[in-house]
Amino acid sequence: MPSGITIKDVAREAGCGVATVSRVLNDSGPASAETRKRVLDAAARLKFSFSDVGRSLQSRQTRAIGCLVPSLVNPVFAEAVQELQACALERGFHVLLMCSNYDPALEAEAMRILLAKRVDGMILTLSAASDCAELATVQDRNIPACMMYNTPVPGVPSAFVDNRSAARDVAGEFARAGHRRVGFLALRFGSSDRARERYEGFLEGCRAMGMDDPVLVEVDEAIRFEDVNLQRLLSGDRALTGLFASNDYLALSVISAVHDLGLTVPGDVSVVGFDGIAIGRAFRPSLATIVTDAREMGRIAADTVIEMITTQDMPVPELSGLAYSFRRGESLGSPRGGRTDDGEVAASPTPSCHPKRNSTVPKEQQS
Amino acid sequence: MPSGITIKDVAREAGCGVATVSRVLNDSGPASAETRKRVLDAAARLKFSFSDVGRSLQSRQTRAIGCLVPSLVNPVFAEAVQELQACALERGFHVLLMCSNYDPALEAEAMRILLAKRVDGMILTLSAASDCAELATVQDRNIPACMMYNTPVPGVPSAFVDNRSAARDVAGEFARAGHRRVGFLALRFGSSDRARERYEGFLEGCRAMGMDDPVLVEVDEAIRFEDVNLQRLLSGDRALTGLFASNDYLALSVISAVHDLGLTVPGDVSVVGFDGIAIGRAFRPSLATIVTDAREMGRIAADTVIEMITTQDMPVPELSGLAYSFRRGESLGSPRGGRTDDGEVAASPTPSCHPKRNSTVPKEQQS
DNA sequence: GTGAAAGCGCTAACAG
DNA sequence: CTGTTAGCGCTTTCAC
Repeated sequence: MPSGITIKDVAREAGCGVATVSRVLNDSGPASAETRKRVLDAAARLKFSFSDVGRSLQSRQTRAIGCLVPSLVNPVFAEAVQELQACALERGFHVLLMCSNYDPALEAEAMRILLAKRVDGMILTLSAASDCAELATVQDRNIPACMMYNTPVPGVPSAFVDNRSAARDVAGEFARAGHRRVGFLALRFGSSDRARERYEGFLEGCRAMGMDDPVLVEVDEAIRFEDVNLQRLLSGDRALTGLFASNDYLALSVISAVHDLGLTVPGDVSVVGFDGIAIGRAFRPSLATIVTDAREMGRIAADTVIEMITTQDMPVPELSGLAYSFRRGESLGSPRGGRTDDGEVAASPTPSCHPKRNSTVPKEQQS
Repeated sequence: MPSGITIKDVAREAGCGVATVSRVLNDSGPASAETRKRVLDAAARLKFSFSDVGRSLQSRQTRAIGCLVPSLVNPVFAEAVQELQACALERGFHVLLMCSNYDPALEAEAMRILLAKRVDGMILTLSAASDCAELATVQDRNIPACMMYNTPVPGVPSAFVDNRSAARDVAGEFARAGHRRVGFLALRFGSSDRARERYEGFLEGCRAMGMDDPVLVEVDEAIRFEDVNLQRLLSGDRALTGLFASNDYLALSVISAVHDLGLTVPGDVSVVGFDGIAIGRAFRPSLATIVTDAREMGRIAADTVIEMITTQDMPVPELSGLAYSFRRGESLGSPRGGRTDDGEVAASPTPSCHPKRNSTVPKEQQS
């Protein structure tokens, strides 16, 4: 029973009615200089502060924004959440955070909790927005919501990038570097529509570039790759020369795993990621990736829901896909020469540990 | 006004009183099979779910845990928060998240909001626990709280490691590798008592090992080091041969900055971090660091506050410092030979980009 | 077994 | 100007 002290106590202490206390402390109505002072004093003496619970009940709004993301361990979400939290705070909202850990069951439970908490709005990154029962409820109840990273579904805006298109670009980059047989790596392909979209775009792109269809490699847990026979994929006649990971976090893990195998990136295999997390640039080899702006995602999502919350009967806003760009990085090189059996690299030597800064492609490409 | 539908609507729909609805839906009292069914039906038909706002007002508890951390961008906090969120959820609590961005003013405001929200408990990582006015209020009101990473202050338990002791160990490691002149790097030295403690321990350690007093280098913003004249620190007669960064995130940034200068780690300068974030092991050179268990921090903090919340009049628990260990990594090598002016490294060659896995010191050292 | 009513902390009419 | 009062959605006596 925290802070037992209520507006009533202040009223009694100040020798006035509760309404007066409310008026004074909220500066929401008249009060003589004299009572004003008595109230202020009393409040200070009692260290009183309003309970948002009572307030919320009365006003029927909580000023809370529910936020559901798969994970905070992936820096892309950590950044987005941090930013949206800051934006929300600025506008007088706070954030109820839930992590689904990519688990649809947890995801559903989290949504139900958010609903029960009567959050004023929601910011969500879902595994599969299109078939989330709770999302339907959210729409039913007309609760302002905005997705993040998910491709928008009718009725729910989203801060997103065009995954398919970006993934197609990646195929182009692989092709340009001379790759023909590459793979697509996803953490939980089954429960991430982003991964699926990226795969589909990649497939399209590979075909368009006349490459083989990419091999789909699914992994269950990050960082540990004993279960995936990476070695097998990377050796033999039909060895893959490149891997497109469905996100940077995974890409970095893969590079590490490849190193553990005693192989090199991009010497033995090129790796490209997706997201553009900051650490990827400091990494050696620096990570080639699709750069997205996680903070902007967070900011846009926050601005959008708050806008929806504060303006009555707003039509569902139409957010256009955010800009993204491909960033060259040392992790993408040319495959070892096709016929050259001397084991040496053609266009890209084993990377030095401290080469110059990687360059960035102009950031204007709109999706 | 989300979910306009309330218990009253259900009662009307079911043709009974609200008390009955409450009893049935909460399974908290008797009800004939017949009314039970009517209520259940009505609730389903209306897609009713209780409002936690009303509930909280009535029960005087919110089942919310306020969580305040400096930043989510530092993976060490992201991990801790994710874990504590999961723990909380398991026990029926949810998390209100605030990031202070290492700003004492924001920190204070965040605490005030958490207080107003009437969270049942708090998990905090503060800049300076010892002089946080709001923390005093928390104690006044007897609100269960547990700190994370902060050294405990009287009356508030904390999930922490002994920063001083760990930092002393780091000095030992530098000494063992043959360093004499090293520096300590902190992001916001002035607003992080952790950084200060680590510095103090490091200073002690350096003295104990007969090294020079470490040079204190303060930086204001992560990742960008134009402001710090790293170059100057690393060249000349009195060049530093090693840098101890107050956290891994900073350490990685420094390594990157050093590379940008065209220098190598540990060839030109050794770097040691603090925290043991996962990415540090995959990094090349792998990061030598003090390994702490961020998830355990989160778990312990969550368990502690929840324990305090659920058990009445509990004495303030005495948490002992968590285990930590030093992890060898490629980023710590021997300094270039003192007199050797040929520019080549003595004990540690320029690191290969894909050496074998770094070993870990036994993890038992208790603080 | 069931319903009426009080009250949680607060704000917003509405009287005085 | 200021106090009284009626809810906001819910649980919990307490009669019936």
